[in-house]
Amino acid sequence: MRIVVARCTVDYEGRLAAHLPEAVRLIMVKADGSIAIHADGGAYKPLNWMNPPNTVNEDPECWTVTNPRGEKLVINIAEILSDVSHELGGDPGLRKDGVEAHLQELLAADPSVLEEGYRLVRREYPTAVGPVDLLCRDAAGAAVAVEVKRRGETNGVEQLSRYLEFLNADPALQPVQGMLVAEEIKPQARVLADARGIRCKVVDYSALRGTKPEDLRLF
Amino acid sequence: MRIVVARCTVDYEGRLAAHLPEAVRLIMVKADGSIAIHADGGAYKPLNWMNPPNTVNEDPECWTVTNPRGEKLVINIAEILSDVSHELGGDPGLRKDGVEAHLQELLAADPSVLEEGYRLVRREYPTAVGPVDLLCRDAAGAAVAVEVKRRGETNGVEQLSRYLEFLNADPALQPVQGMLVAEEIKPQARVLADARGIRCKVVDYSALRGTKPEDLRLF
DNA sequence: GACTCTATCTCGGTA
DNA sequence: TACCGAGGTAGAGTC
Repeated sequence: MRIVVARCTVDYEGRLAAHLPEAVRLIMVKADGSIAIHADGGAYKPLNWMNPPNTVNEDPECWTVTNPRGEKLVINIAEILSDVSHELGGDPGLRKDGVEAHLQELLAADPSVLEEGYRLVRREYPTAVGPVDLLCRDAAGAAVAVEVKRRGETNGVEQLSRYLEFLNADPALQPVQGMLVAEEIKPQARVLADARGIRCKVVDYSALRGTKPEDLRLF
Repeated sequence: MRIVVARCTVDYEGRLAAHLPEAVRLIMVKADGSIAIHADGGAYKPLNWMNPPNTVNEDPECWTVTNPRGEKLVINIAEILSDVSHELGGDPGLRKDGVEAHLQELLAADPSVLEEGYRLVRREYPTAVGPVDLLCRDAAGAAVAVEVKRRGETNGVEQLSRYLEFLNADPALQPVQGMLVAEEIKPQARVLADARGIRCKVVDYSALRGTKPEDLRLF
């Protein structure tokens, strides 16, 4: 990884066009060829960047970075204040716990948590507008489409509505009920779900996880 | 801006839980208090980060970063390889051209690009569920609600559907047609739009811009 | 402050 | 490879 601090202007042409007037900034060049230009603020997002793979043509006063997608970044360097490199080596990577996928896993393993008698038909049940998280049958044998979210928002209701629209066109399934499952459901999502006849179910990830065997835990 | 290169492990507890095994990484501390931990690859996104405002408790071997939202980042430092600071100063900021707003501007200036005979009624036409990008009348005088996107996805179709639902409740307008306009329209969005009776129209920003007067260009 | 929507989103999974 | 959905989305604008 190479870290350059320089007074520079930057121009990007690609998915849009963008320009940075002259100022002192940090230029980060990673081993995989990605380039990011940072100001001293604005959280982790750089002002400008190029994703790999890149080709860099480095003149003393002008770096021209291009990639196969036809994007181009031009850095005009007025003054270099620092230029150092470090060998970082590979990274073992990040391990996450508590995302939607884990919640979906737990619910697929035991859908009766959602309601007594629920049985799983399939995870990621396909429709023309995308896969439903869980397709279940209730105790009476009726189909239920389940959308799993970490946080239930109107988005999730819309998504589930789309699926139901298409699932209910299938004579083998209809009528299909909808159920939005999340650790937390926003009031607006609840109102919309009610209006659409979709049920809401709040679950607790850590509680579910506590009742499950060790092999579903990451750490 | 402070740049530390160190062999470290990192643990985050907050909106989820995440863990990084020991490796050499770059830690970027910005003037606004944001912290980002980078590996030597993976585009511009850091492995782990904390957005401001943060409180940092810096022991030699363990940094504890907390914020008011109850998130916590713990960096255990095994070895510091480099630790430097640079004064960057403020940044004049980025100027962009080619985002959705510009596309909307061009189409508002000449809606006949969408279809022969289209006239603009209003930009950002208000409804109870938010403003429609463009409200037009076609050659026959019928109302058309236009949603403008850079990339047309199912989201955009949902958004337009909501507007149409409310617009069609207005006797002065109904019946209102829907049109999704974008530089690129995804297959799923097309399927959904068809199912809802919404038309799709692909436009080219740079071509439109080329036919427009100078004053709509930023640089 | 909460809500809404855009984004050069990034990233991972999958067909 | 392209498409699709999740994200600790971040960030900007509006109310």
